[in-house]
Amino acid sequence: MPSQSPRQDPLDEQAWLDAYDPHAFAPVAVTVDIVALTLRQQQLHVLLVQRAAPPFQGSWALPGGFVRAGQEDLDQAAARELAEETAVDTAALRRVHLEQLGSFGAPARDPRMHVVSVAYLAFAPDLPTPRAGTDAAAAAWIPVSSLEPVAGPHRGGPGDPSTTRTRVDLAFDHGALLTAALDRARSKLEYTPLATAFLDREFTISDLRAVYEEIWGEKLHPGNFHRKVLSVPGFVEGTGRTTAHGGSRGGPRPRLYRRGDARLLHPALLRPDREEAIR
Amino acid sequence: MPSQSPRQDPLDEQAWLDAYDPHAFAPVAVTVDIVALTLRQQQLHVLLVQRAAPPFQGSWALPGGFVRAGQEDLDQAAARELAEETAVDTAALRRVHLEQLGSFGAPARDPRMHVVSVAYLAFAPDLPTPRAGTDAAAAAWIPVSSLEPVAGPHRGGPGDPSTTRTRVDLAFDHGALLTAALDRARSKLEYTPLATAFLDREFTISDLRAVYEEIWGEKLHPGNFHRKVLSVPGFVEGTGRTTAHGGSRGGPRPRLYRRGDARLLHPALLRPDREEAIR
DNA sequence: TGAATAGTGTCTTTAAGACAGTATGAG
DNA sequence: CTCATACTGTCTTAAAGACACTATTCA
Repeated sequence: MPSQSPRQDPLDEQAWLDAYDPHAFAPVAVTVDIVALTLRQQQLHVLLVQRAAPPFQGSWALPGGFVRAGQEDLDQAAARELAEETAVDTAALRRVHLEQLGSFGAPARDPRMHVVSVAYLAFAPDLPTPRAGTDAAAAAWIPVSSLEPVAGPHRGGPGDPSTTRTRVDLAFDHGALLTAALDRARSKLEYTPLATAFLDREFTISDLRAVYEEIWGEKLHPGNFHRKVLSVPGFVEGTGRTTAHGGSRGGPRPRLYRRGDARLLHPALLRPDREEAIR
Repeated sequence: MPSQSPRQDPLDEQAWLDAYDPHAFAPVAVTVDIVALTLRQQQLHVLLVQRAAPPFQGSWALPGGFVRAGQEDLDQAAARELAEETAVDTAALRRVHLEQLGSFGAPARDPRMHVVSVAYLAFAPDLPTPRAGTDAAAAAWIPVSSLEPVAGPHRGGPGDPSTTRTRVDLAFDHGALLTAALDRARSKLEYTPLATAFLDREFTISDLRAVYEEIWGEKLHPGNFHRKVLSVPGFVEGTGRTTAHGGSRGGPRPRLYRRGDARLLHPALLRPDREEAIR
């Protein structure tokens, strides 16, 4: 990377560092924004905040905020912002899967200045209703179905224009971030056991199947899914117990499972259809 | 994201924006750094520059530089930096695959100030030897084998400590960026046709196999690989022609292929072994 | 001619999917 | 009792891998 003023005296690096002025560059701000997904009543929801201040005052936006310079790395900033804008305490946060999604840095994506946003993706079990943070008029879990284009989840990859706009427009380019997050989430379910991150510590195979069905947006074959999940080493491990009662519409009491120790699924649980390669 | 001073007059957004001072925040700088990979004489090489100025003066580092505030998005910045630090003209750049890898933002990764680096991954066909850019004493394609830990490519994922350090230490945290890039490259070969990005426009199946073997670090079965590549729809398309001569050690003249129009491989070309799930 | 390579055929094993069948428990 | 559900069994098909074989070209 270029230095502020190249070709300094090579022996006097410390003096050079002392004289370095961090304000000399045209500033680019760095934020983290979090796409936190959860399932409530079998429906996929995303955590949104209503902006209390300009720009986009009153609009819904992803929770996030500026990285504290010199104080935290990006993962820490994302965890901090997620905790600040939700009623999530540190204990509950440990149950949340948080991973970096990608960075977005179009010069005009924020009208104030050039802001690079490092987007994070979070998978959470059903969490309490959030309270509004310091800069939000409100914070809520919003059904993704009220934001996604009618096209539905199968159609189109990241480049498909039909999936790049949301129905209820979010602030900034947060609609694009959400689209990217959903794409990533759908494909993460294929080759990782992260579907379990949406569930309580103990769950049934049907619970797990419901996660896949909701996020992929299609029904799966119960019998084949059941066998497949149990055949992948390390995906789930049995507890030896069952639920106290059968389902609301009858049936035997399903067995309870915990997440196994696999971090990747082998073989993967590939999505059906996808009519051959997406070109 | 939080605003500079929340709870402004909601009706006067434009005035608020005019009064906005981009220098008010503790500054975080944003750079792009590029892990450009190519094959030279069947060996994987990475583009490195030797730093002409502090910090890390004299060390090898990934090419990169500061994002020009307000002037370019991240992809453009990466393409610009790659072009600046190589002898690559715009025409050749179109043959290079460039994708975002991820962002790195530990507060102390740069001694000057808090710098968030957006890392990019580039796959290039054999390009000319680069010239040194403005801030580099030298620029060169360096064999990845001289930087990677002895462990070899199979062992360990991103979290394995044996792969997180490089033998020849790079400046900043660029060793970690390289490790992440190699992981990404290895897995991208599985489910995308990007191996072709390392080859000329026309290539043989053996050329393609050599890409996989070098990047995955293991020999593949020639017959099965051949059939597999031809069976994946849209991976390659025949030209109807063959090379002018057979191999240096004999054999029939292999047929020539071009890249097909698939953007994902279905079914994927999974890496062998990987002894079940990586836990 | 000998050796290495391109390309194809075939067999085995594994996995995915379609479908059927049995047992369980709620209403 | 009825019906949805939890699971299991079985068959078909697709794909991966092991292996063998032929044809072609360079040395």
